[in-house]
Amino acid sequence: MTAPESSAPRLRGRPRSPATDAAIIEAALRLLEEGASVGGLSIEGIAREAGVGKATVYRRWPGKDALMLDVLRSLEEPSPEPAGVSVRDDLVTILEFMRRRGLAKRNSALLRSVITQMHAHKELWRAYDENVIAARRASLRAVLRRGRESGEIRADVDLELLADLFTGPMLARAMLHEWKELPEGLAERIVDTVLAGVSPRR
Amino acid sequence: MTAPESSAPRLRGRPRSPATDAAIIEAALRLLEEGASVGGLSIEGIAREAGVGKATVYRRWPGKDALMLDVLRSLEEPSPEPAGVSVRDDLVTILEFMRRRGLAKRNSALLRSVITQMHAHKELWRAYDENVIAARRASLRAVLRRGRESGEIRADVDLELLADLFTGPMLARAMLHEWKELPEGLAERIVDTVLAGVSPRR
DNA sequence: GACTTACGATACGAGACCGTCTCGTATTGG
DNA sequence: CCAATACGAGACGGTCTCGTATCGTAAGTC
Repeated sequence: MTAPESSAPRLRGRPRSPATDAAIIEAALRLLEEGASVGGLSIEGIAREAGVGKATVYRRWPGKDALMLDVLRSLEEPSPEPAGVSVRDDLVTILEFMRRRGLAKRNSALLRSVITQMHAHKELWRAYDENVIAARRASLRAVLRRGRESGEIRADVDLELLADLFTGPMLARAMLHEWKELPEGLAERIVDTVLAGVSPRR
Repeated sequence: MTAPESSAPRLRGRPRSPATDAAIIEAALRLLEEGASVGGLSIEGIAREAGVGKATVYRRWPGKDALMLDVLRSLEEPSPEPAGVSVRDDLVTILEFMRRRGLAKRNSALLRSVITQMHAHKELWRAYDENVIAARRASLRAVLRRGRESGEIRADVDLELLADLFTGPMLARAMLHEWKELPEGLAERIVDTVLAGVSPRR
């Protein structure tokens, strides 16, 4: 399942150990867990971590990319089984799955590695955070607070959550889809939809 | 403004060229624009791109991290000037600023570089997308469609946007705050808030 | 038992960057 | 003119990883 053994079952000689296959992939995951970025991983390092010769890795995969592909495949999950009764509950199920997945370190290794790479340059990120994000975040929070006082926004919603509610969709668009696809009216659509809610008004 | 020249204005000898300062930072930004990751940048490469000797770089900054810090500082922006009348319009202003910033390549260089690093491993990302994201996305879309047919969700909202509305906040939480902070009831809170909207029900 | 392949270890040459240093030249103040 | 510093270029020794090759040994098939 992990190594691409394909069609030729030559059964002469010593067979490749499946345990070694697993050890290599495990080692890669372990390194990712520990904060390595995908780009920072080296075959050499993985082999070392796995207690395996480099040649043993190269015997199975032609290069890092192919290996990473199998590492990702090893993370396939049973999927969240969305079947339910109320749409609301189904949505909760899906998001809850996302949340758990985020918490489970070894899963979502790729996305996590991207974020880790961010937090890896701690100083850098802090500077970026202070210079760019914090300012925007503060002004956003001010607007939200004002809206709450003026009655334009419900009082029972956490401001912190509220901020993510508005900025999150934009971020998701930028990250998961192509970066370019931030169409003209997007800001209005997000704001109005979040304000109004998506269940039908009475 | 860019290089930290501090307090000692020794005026003997040839002074450092501010143009060179700028050229180095420009080169770094150019490389980031072209898809290099922060981790992948090398002083050697930056100097080459800038048409500058390595020593000239090391004369100004002690290492890559310090240089990157100044590169970030060079991106500081006038901030979105949120002052407005209606909270709704202010929110649109802020999000619109985010959107434009996302489109302006050279700004948001850091965040962009993180994302670029993702898309850099095209094959890898595609695999990850197909294996992990697409499946979840499909089931999410199915639920949303079902909700729309059953009347639990308004019919006039784009399904694509809807999906981002639900998943975005979770992603924002994971990325911008610390990864661990995905508290227990978050999924329910997001779903219920997006469904109900944040403006007061009548 | 003979043959074949996998294995861990390690050597190898190639190449990228690192950070330091030294050229010869340019540009300033004294 | 002279001393001091900056400049582009690049040599230098060092580290790291690459992908290949070669050991002697282990583990299977015929």
